[in-house]
Amino acid sequence: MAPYDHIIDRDKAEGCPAAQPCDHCDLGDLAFCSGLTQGDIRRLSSILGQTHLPAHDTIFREGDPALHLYSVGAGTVKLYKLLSDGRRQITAFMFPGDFFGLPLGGGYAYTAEAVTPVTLCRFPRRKLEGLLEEVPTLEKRLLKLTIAELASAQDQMLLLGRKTAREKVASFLIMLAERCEKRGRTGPSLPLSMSRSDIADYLGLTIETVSRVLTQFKKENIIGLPDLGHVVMRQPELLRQIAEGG
Amino acid sequence: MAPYDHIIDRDKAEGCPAAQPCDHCDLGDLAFCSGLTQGDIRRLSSILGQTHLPAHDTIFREGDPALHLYSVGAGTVKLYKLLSDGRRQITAFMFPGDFFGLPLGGGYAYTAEAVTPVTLCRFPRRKLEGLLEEVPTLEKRLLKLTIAELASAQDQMLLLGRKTAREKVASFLIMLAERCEKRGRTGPSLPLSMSRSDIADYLGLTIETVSRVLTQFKKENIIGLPDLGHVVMRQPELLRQIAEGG
DNA sequence: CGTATTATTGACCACTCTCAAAAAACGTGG
DNA sequence: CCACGTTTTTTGAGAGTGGTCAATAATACG
Repeated sequence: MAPYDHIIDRDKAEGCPAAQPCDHCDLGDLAFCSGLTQGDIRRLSSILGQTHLPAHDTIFREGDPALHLYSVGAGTVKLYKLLSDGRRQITAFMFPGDFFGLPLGGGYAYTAEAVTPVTLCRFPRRKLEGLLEEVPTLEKRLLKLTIAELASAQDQMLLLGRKTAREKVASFLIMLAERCEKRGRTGPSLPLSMSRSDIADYLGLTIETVSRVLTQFKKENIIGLPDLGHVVMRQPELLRQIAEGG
Repeated sequence: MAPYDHIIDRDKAEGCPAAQPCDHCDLGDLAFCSGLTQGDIRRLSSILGQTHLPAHDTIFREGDPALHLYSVGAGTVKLYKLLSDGRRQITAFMFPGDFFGLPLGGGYAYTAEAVTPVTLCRFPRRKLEGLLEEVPTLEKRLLKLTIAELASAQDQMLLLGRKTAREKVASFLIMLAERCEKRGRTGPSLPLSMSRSDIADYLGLTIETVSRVLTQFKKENIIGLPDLGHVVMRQPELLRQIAEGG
């Protein structure tokens, strides 16, 4: 209910050392502030606050006045929309380096919730908007990230509207693997930080169907499921083929 | 195959008169160039070309190098993605004032096709990017429109993943009515410019299901279908209720 | 270690899809 | 303007994918 308890305010932060683009996270090119000059990063640092939240905490709700923008430092966040009767659609999982919280007409268009314990960079919206005026590179980066977000939303529409349950689950696993790779974590074993219920609400399926498809993949030796928190990619190429409707 | 035959190059246009924001279209606040100063509009005009295309012409294809951005002056455009076996998902219909063609890494992320005969403003990407440097208002508007586009993509994900056929069709009709209203066309009769097949591919349904739901709505006196190109909203409130899952 | 939560598995069902045919709308040329 | 063929839409019957409901198993947690 009070998700801002853990905020460490960095309003008086002293900026970043030379090696890392920003000392708040070690994400390299993935970071929100990637590509900025030292000076610009310093200015960005001067307005941000860092937050730590436990799993399942709500960061903001759909319709709340959009006072902050966020970027993920560590952990996983889910964004979702609800129908009045409780049906839920998760529109995106956010991983380290992703940003979220762009408002539509002053309010958030979706609810954001921590899937795992998370570290967030929190930018006051007004201050960030002021900074955008002065740092055009930052606005460019924001636009670029928003375009990328839009493109992946379009991919997800194709998935939701036209793929079978099998194809949906395969696509999800491929997406997870790619996101993991991008963060430098290679190897066949992937952490599966979200529940079956979250996967189902992301893919437009029920938890039963997700479970059935996963065990089917396991029986076909396409994946391994050592425990609830991990997937082992045994035949990633086959999985990719299934995902594309082969 | 050669969709650029109709281009009227405006590279030597002389700018806009005072009354209209831009003399290429009469869209008022809806227009892409809305909110710009006369001088900025003149600069924008100097790089744009105007295109007229007949219905069913392809504007660009997924994967094509993104050389231009477009904004709709008149008519309807559909954006879609395909699976290898031909399954199609229409991610958006674009109406007057909407812009499209933002590239992801140099190429278009989707195919764009004229639904009706259309008038388009065409902005060379390189020149527009140059202009963005000089006109920060333009970049702001681009970001704002992209955020709005992302928000409606998220609505569509909720629709595709969690709504029933009845709710989907109702939502679609409500969306059409709202888009029509925004353009100043009020009244219960709406033009239905797209085919059943397009509606189906937009809603993640088959044409048969779309047809069945529409006739069902007609039997329940929620809508009227005077001809294939029009819908009459008889009980818009009931329709809205159905759309939200009531 | 016991309880609550989450995931799996099974049986059954329904919504939507598929396939097929009829009807309507459209386009074309005489 | 009408007859013709083509395309699109509607309607129908049947089937299948994924959903619902329920029970069991596994996991997490105090």
